[in-house]
Amino acid sequence: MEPGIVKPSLEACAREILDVAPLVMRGIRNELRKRGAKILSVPQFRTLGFISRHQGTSLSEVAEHIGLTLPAMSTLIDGLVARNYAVRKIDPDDRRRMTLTLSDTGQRMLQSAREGTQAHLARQLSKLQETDRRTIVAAMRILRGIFGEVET
Amino acid sequence: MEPGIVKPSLEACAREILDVAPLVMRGIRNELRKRGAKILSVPQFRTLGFISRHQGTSLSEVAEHIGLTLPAMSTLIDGLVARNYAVRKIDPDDRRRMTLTLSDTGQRMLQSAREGTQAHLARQLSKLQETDRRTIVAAMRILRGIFGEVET
DNA sequence: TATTGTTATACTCTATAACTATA
DNA sequence: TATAGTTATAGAGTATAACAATA
Repeated sequence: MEPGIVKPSLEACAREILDVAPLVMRGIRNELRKRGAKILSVPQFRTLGFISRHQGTSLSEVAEHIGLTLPAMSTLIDGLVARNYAVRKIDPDDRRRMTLTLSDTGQRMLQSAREGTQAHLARQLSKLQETDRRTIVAAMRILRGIFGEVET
Repeated sequence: MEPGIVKPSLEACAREILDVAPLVMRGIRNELRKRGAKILSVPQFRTLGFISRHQGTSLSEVAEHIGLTLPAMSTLIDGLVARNYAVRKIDPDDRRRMTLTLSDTGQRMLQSAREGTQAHLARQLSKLQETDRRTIVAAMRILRGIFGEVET
């Protein structure tokens, strides 16, 4: 595309990401599924996390930050509400808006899934040298800059 | 879990991966979807790639390497066969076995999806410094060691 | 009996289009 | 009219359980 800019490692880098990202996701997904029996999908997990950090957020905000369309998020939230992990209420100040919070159950579920998955991941990472972990953290930050919004 | 082994950067590292991996996947998925109009999902893309590298492979082999269950892969292949991207034949030497190959259409489709997606990714990565790309490649290799089989 | 696949069933993910309710 | 959500629809992803065919 841009002649002269393309260096060999560019394509190689893209290729590596294309190859490895799915593997990592599969690992995370499987682990999440094992934790306490098919509790949460990855998007549900991330959504609970976001709501937990932003109690009272709206559907649009969650959708925006997680990266789903509104209808997709609406459905996803349906599932969380049905299992009583999240609470969906109409905002009295603007009755079009839905206010989202975690239930106590949801909070516990998130906690447990997060601890389990993160601990499992940490255990795998503990085999690595400190330098390798630093490399990974550095790479994740770079990738976040490219692919991500802040999502805090 | 293992007192004394856990260093601060361990949990941080796990957390980073947990945060960033989904973002990267979303980027890849969206791009793949844009390419030539909703052609291929990520697993389909990966499956075509594997078959391309292993013409005549069996269903079990693909499932194993891509990381899906047999029924899931069977269904996925149904889709590829229906769109004439892949050809599924009974192996005459062992009639239980299904032999998988790419059709010409599939080969072209794979080529185009791969080029498009990889090029797009490469374009995003071209904004980075050489060192950053090196960091990413290094991290991907480390992660592949943890999460992946070879899948060549 | 063991292996290779497929079918049946059941969720979730995710998008687009069309709609409702509120502002 | 513009905004926030929901419903309808549709296809893919994915698992488990039960089954059929072949070795």
